[in-house]
Amino acid sequence: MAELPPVPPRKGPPEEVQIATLLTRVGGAQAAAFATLLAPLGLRPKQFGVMNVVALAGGPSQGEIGAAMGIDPSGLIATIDDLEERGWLERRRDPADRRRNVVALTEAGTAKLAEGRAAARRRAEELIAPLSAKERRALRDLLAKIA
Amino acid sequence: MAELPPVPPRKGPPEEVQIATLLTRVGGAQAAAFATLLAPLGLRPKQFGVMNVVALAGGPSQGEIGAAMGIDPSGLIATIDDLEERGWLERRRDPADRRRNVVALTEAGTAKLAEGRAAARRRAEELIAPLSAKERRALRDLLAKIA
DNA sequence: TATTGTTATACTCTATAACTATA
DNA sequence: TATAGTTATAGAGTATAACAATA
Repeated sequence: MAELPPVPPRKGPPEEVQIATLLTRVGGAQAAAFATLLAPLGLRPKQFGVMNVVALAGGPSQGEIGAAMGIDPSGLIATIDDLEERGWLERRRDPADRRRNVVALTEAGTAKLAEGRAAARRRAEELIAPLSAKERRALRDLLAKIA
Repeated sequence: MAELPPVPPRKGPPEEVQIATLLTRVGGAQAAAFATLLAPLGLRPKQFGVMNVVALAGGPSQGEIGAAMGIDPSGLIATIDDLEERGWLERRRDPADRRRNVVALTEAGTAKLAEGRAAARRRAEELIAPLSAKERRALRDLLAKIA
């Protein structure tokens, strides 16, 4: 008897590459769509990210914001400058360690962040609209597993 | 009887936002990890993308490459210049329409592309290592549904 | 000495408009 | 006049090194 081929003939790339490609593409499309929704609010994704981290961490230093976002703190200066000029957040010198700047949202910043989060939810709903409740749970769990 | 609350109290963001966030994060991490694997081959993701499109399309014009990658052709010039200088691809004036440049891989480019694809497969295997065969199929199908 | 924030520099990617050569 | 490629320019993001103030 002739041996069967160990793998059936394939037209495209192997399954793992398909998954990686889909992940990169869908992730990129999601980031771009979110940026588009954010733009009319006067926010870019990085700015929204900073405000979100500030809200979640509750008065972090600039170094802590950088650590949370996975970027060097030097790359945050211009962004924080801009958000501060627009009155959405404030730097306050930490009295206990005068090298540190504690960053906090203003009232206007808190309202703006809420707008951004609403945009994020609208876009997220749009993104997963094709999935059933069961499929959503499955996707979330699978993504969490490889995150 | 007292009414039950319509939704149970939640600690984090709603499920759809969790999924969107995970997708953006995992997609970004995947892109970054792939870029890191590509770097020692002397390739950046955009360069690999161009070579891959050229191989799949078989002699596309620069405009067609841009369309396939979703970017303006003017953003391809420097990349193609660089790949051409390193001898991995060639521009050939289309004799039928002398405005068009038909782009093709050289032999060295074909070999380099194969190296890049091998790197992509290694990284993809690493990415989905935590998943069973069944879970992989499920993830691929879910991603394809929202792509 | 070490750390925090800051400045300066350089490089990549993206977007846009204007130019050229061909059609 | 329309299209393919090119050039130039500007903006955002990222990475790195060096500096001042503070610890």
